[in-house]
Amino acid sequence: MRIDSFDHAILDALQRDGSMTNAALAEVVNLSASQCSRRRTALEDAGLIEGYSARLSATKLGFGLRAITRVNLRSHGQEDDFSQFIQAHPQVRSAFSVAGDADYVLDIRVRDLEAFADFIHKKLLPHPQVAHVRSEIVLQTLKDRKGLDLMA
Amino acid sequence: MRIDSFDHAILDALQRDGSMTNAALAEVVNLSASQCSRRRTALEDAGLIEGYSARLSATKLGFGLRAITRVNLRSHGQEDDFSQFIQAHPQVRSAFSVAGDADYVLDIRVRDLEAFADFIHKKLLPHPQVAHVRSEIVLQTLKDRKGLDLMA
DNA sequence: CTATCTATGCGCATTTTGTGCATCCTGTGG
DNA sequence: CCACAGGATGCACAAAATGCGCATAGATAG
Repeated sequence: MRIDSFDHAILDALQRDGSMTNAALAEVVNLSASQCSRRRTALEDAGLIEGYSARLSATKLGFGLRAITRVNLRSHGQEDDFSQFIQAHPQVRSAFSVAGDADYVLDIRVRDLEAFADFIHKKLLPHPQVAHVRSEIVLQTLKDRKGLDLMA
Repeated sequence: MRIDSFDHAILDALQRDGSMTNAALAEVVNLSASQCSRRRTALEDAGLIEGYSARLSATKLGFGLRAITRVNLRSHGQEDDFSQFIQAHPQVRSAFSVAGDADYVLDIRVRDLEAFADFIHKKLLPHPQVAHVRSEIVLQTLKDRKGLDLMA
């Protein structure tokens, strides 16, 4: 599929506000509403738009603590086990296997410090595969772009 | 605002699929469509729903490389300057000031390794405030929950 | 038990969507 | 230079979705 500057603008606009009406989209990108509709479904069908989500307020819902945690595993054969652990625990919002000092980086979201300590000491550290854990607790979010900057 | 189990279910559903119709929502949460509409706008007005976004395919758009980078600053008086730097660079998707080994953690998204090296060596390291940078390059995303797990 | 106040469902007017169709570009071959 | 094919675009309209008024059900307090 070919993406021109119109599609580009549509992607950018919808990323910022996914509830935009085709008419509103039309104003922004200078096309008719119908054409925006067509292009939009094309972008969806092509998989460039994976879907739409409501952004929820983490703080208002009581998820006050966020931490970036690096994990090193003991052996390097049974990662499946650790992966299952991650999937099973909703406190782990995102998880990446990485190249660097650590083996994994986890994005953890919990209610408060107590819940965090609980998770680290009673769940993560006791896991047989886990060798070493280092955390950075988020004090302030300076930037949190949901989605991609298409200009980058 | 009081949030009951209906709101809970609505938030959860909309987080997964923000383009759900009120009728579809109604089926999931066992309410009428009109009531879903009312509750939805209430949740939006209360700020529990911050907005809606289209999720774009990072890979299909050519953002192949992701890295989690920890940054230490030299002094601790002029953070404003570094914050401006972060805001100005779209390669930095998210940025957090943290308590831990590092002062900041950045979530970086770029096209490829070359763009990454470029950013680190030509942009980040030359910044006068930056003392030390350590990166973990993401090999695989094991989990990437957009949004919150309301059960956690 | 009753009065009150909120939550809910139904119906309908308004808005939004998306498709058919005619027109308009764009580039290609004569 | 012109004719033509293919796609992109806008307009119009039918189908769908939204959201508000209104009457009722359910909960709560006295």
